[in-house]
Amino acid sequence: MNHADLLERTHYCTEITHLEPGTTIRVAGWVRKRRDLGNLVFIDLYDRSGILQVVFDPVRNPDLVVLAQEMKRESVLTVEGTISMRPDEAVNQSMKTGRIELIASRVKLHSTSRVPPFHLIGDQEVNEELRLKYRYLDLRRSEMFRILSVRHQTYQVVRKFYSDNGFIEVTTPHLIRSTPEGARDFLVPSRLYPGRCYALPQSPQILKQILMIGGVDRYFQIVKCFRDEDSRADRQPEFSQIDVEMSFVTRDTLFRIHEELMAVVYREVLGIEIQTPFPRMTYSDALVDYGSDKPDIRFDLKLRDATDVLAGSGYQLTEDAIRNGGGVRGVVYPGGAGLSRKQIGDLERIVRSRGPGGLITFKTGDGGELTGSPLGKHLEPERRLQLVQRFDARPGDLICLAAGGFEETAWALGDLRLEIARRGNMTGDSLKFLWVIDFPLFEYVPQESRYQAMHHPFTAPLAQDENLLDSNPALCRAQAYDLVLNGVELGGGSVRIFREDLQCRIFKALGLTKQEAENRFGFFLEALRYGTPPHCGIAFGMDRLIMMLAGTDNLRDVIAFPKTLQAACLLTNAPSPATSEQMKMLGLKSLIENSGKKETT
RNA sequence: GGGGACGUAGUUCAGAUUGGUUAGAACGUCGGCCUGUCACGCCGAAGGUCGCGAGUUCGAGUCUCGUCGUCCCCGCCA
Repeated sequence: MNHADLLERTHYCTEITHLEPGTTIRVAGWVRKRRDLGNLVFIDLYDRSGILQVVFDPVRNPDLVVLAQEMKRESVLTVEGTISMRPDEAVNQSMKTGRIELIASRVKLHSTSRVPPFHLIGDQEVNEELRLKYRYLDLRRSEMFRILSVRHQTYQVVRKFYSDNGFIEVTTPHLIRSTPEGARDFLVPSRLYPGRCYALPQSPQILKQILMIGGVDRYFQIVKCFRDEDSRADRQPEFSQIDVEMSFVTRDTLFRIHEELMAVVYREVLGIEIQTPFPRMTYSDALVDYGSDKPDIRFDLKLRDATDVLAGSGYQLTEDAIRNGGGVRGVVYPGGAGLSRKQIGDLERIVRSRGPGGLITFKTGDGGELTGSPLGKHLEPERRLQLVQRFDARPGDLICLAAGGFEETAWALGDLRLEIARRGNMTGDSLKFLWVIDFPLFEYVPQESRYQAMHHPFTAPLAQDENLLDSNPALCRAQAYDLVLNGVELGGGSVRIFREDLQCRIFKALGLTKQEAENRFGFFLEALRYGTPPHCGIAFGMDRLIMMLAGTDNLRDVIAFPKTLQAACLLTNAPSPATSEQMKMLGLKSLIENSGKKETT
C-alpha cells in the first residue's frame, strides 16, 4: 500500500520512548535491515537519531507484509503506525528503543537503493577510499552523525561565547592578495586581470589586525583557511580556524577569556568540567623538560641532562658530543629493562630519525646495577650510581640516553618520551591544557642563511628582548603563545606589533630591505601609521578541537567532505583539468601536456 | 622532494617465505522455506581483468621493473 500523502514525520525514530503505547506516529528514514520470518516481517528503520523496529504483521495488515518483503536495504520510507510495547521475551536491552516497536499501518516507499558498496552496520573497518567516494553513505553511519553533531554544537557554543563577550563576527574575503612568508598559497587566476592572481588566505592575519586599526576592538570569525602544503593525519589543505583579535588588553586577559572558552565548550558540548586557569610553561622549559614545544603533561617522564655525569668517561659517542658543544640527555623507560633487542631497536630508530647517532640504553638491575651498554665499561661505580640517581631509575627500568647537540637530543628524546608513554598506556583519560609561552621570535634557516619569523612577522618581541633584535636575533623571544591540550597544539597567537618603527626593525632582522617590505606589506605599513591600538590575537584549529572533543585521531572524520593526503576529493574528483576555454579566458597556458595526472572515474 | 605499508569476489580478509590442477572463508547479494526476529534460522546459487602495464619463466596472485591509487612518517606546514 503506497500512500502518496505520507511524507512528513511526527517524530525521529528513537525520540518516542516517552510516548504512550497506542499512540499513532509517523517516522521517516532508511531501511537498515530486514528480518523476514515468512509472514511476519521486521524492519529496522533508521534516521539520524537511531534505530526503531517496525513490525509488519500479517494478521493486522497482510498487504503491507508483501510490500515489506520486497523492501531493499537503504530504501527510503515514511511509516505511519502505532507504538506498541514488545512482548517481554522480545525486549532488546541493547537498543534505545528496545522495549517498544512500531506496528505499521501505512507506508510510503519514497525511493529504493542500489546495494551499498560497503557495510553500513557493524564494526567492520571499511577502506577509507571507499568511504570518501561514497561519503553520503558513510555519513549515514551513526558515528559520523555523532561527530557532525559535536561539530555543530561546538560552532554554536563558540559563536555564543564570543558574542556574549562583546566580540563581533566579521567576514573577511577569501580572494585576497598573496603575502609571502609562511605556507605556499593556493592561487586563483584573475579573468579581469590576466596574468594576475588572488590568493586564498592562509589565515586572515593582516585583515584582522586591520580590523583592530579600524576600531572593531573585539573580532572573531570561524573561517576557512587554505595552505598548499602536504597533508598529514591531522592536517588538511583546507581547514577551519576560530580566528580572534582584540585591542587594549593584555596577554593575560586573552588567556583568561580563552580558558573560559575551553571550559564553556567542554561543559556545553560534553558536559565535562575542566579546571582553569591553565598552567603556563616557557618554550625553553618545554624543550628542556619535555623535548617538545607542545608537551603532553598527562604523564611525567621528564628529560634529564647527564652531561656532567658522563663527561670524561672516555666513551667516544658521548665524548664527541660533549666536545662539540652538545651533551648527553636521557629519559627513563619505567619497567623497560625487559625489552627485547628488537624493541630497543625500534626505540633507537625514533631517536636516530631526529639526528642523534644512536641510543644508549642501560637496564637497571635489582641492586641498582647497570647493564646493557658498552658505555657501562667506561664508568666507575661512583658514576653509575650518579646516573641511576639522576634518572631516579628503579630496578627494572631502562635508562635511554642520546648524545648530541641540545636541540636534536631534546626533540629526539621528546619523541621517545611520547613513544614510551604510548606503549605504557600512561596517558589516562585526563585533559591537560597548557599555555606554552615566550617562543623564540625567529628561527634560523641555514639553507638560506637568514632568519625567519617563527610565528609570523607581526609578532612583538618581549619588551626586555627588544635590544637583541639587532645584536642577537636568535636569542630574542616573542610575545607568542600556543594553547596545548594533551600534547596537541590547539591554537596559537601573539601580541602584535603596533608601532611602525618596530615593525620595520623586524623586517630588517628578517633580511627584508625597506623596498621589499614596502612591496610586500606596503598597505599594512601604511595602515600602522594611522593610529594603531595595542592588540593581540589567537587562532584555534577548529577541526583539531573537534577531533579532541569527538575522540577521534583522524582529522578527515570531523570534516564532512575531506580531501585525501594527495589533496584530492574522491567524491567529486577534484581537482579536475581546466578546459582550454577556461584557460584562455584567464590568460593561462599549461606547461603540462595533459594537464597533469589522469582524472580517475 | 624522500622513506615505509597496503591494493585478491560487492565488503572484510586468507592464499605470496616454497612460482605449478579448478584462487578460498565470512559477511553481503540472488532464489526457495520460515509468525517474535533483532548478527534471525535452514536449503540452494551466482559472484574474480588477483589495481594497471611491461618483463623473467614452459608456467606469475606469488619473482623483477614501471605506473596509478589510498594510508603513515620525514622534509614542509609564518
